[in-house]
Amino acid sequence: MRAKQHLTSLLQARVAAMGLPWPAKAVIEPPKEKQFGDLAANVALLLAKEAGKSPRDLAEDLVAAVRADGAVAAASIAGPGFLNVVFTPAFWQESVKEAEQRGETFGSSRVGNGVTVQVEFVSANPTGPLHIGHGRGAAVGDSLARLLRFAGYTVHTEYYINDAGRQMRLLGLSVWLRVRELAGREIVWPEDWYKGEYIIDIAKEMLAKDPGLAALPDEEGCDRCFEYAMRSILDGIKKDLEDFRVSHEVWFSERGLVASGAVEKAFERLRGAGHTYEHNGALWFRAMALGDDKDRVLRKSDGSLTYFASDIAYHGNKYDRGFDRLVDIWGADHHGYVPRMRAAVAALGKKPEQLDVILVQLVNLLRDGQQIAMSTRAGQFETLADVVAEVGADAARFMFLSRKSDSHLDFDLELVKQRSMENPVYYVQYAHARICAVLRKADERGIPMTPQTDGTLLSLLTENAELDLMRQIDRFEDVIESAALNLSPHHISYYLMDLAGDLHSYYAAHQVLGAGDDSLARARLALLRSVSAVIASGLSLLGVTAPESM
RNA sequence: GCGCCAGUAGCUCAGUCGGAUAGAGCAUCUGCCUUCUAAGCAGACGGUCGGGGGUUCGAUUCCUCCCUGGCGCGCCA
Repeated sequence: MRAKQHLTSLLQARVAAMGLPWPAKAVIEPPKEKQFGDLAANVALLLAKEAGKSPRDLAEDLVAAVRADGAVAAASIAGPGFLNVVFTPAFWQESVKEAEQRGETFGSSRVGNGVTVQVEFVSANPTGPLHIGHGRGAAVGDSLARLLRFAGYTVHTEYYINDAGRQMRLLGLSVWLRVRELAGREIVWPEDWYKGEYIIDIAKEMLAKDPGLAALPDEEGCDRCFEYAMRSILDGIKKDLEDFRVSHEVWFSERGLVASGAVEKAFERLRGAGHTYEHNGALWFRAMALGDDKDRVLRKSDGSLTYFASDIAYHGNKYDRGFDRLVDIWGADHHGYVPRMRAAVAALGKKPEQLDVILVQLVNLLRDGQQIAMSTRAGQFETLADVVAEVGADAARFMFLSRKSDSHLDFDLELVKQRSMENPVYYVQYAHARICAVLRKADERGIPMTPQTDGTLLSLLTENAELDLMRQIDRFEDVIESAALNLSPHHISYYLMDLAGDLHSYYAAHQVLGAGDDSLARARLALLRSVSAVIASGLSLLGVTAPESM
């Protein structure tokens, strides 16, 4: 971050002195190829037309200004007008000092500017255990929340419990029928019902507590079964999420929302602004006028509410609670619902940028390349809990967070269990463990570890591999900012793989304790400490542990 | 039929608010453990960025038309 800020301010000063506006699309970042230098800027290219000069001439001017700076070791022009800059080792060494001084806050950013954002994720119907697809949404949502917090947002996390509606009635009925079946009654199975083993378990549990249960009239039996089953399944979901290191601050009940009259209030609000009309005995929302394909029903002609109706009320409620910005994380199969929700947000008087919807693609669960079928209704699935128990939360989370969320993901249980580069989580964790081993050894040998490293000591860090590591350390905050702005936690994963790669190269090429020089050893230890701190910090944003030994 | 997402090395995937010679891991091949963890390192091999047009000084990135795969198009949730 220091490098980027430093070069930006040098260039801005020069551009301003030339009387030119700073281009909005200026990109100042590490070049694709290391050979081009430490940082590359495309400012000359962008300003050429405005300045009435060739990119080359403009670049000549800028490069001269940049070269004069003490932190710049070299600056050159390449390609169609790129400005390439190499900083002095002393400049990079400052990164280690900064990392030491800032400690756990190193890499954190203030781009969020304190904006209050709510992240709502998982929100699976409590009709059965979480499966692997929910796990992906859970990992993405949880990490995004951690990331946004680290980037200076005020973050609230929430799980929306869809405990009203037809699916839930079906759940109650399914359990009730199992109860009756277990009690030896003749059962006529309806068309749609939940067939999973867990339904039988719940029915058995209920019967054990109340053997007379099956004698209740249907309506009462269904109700009791529904309440019990939902509570039981929800408890299971909470437990599974906890084991996956995912937390929600608020569990928000749809039923409670409806009971509070919030839906009717939302209707009033929409009606007042002219967004609704009656047609064929139903209440409609003018979604088409706000960009959706068609208008949508809010209250059906039979008087009951649609899911969409309570969802509008729910989002209205979120804004009323003071969240400036909402992030919803949904399964990609709900993408058709996005325009409708956006229309609703507009009707509530909010700006489009106050709602972000992250669509998480479905997960293909494989075992040795063979697909494992998943369907909650049919009761065949690999639960999140089973997967976490088999491969571990670290490997599962890293796998989910190493892909952008809108691409399909093959999750092969055998591959994720392998401890190879097929599984980069170990590569990153191993880098951390290796550093810890060196630090332990240093401690055993009584090498003094100065807590605040001084410049003289750090000036010994001049190897290319050391400069690479320091450049990576400096880049951490840039990565955090761009990951936060793009709502893309997977950028962190890729950064960590890069950083771990540089560490492993360095480790193989240079001895730290055997450096032959006590000062050099101490300088290198300081560097390693910073690297391990950054790795641990990045991993914690992914919800992955940083083991001290492996 | 309409819409959304995807198509990048043999495989799994990054990169894409237009920028340099398109990257990584796996697989294959060649080397490296008497020294801090070989779950590692160094190197080689590997590409019409699905295809055709267009815009631009410049396109994997933007527009358009096709092809392929997935998913949506309910007074379901």
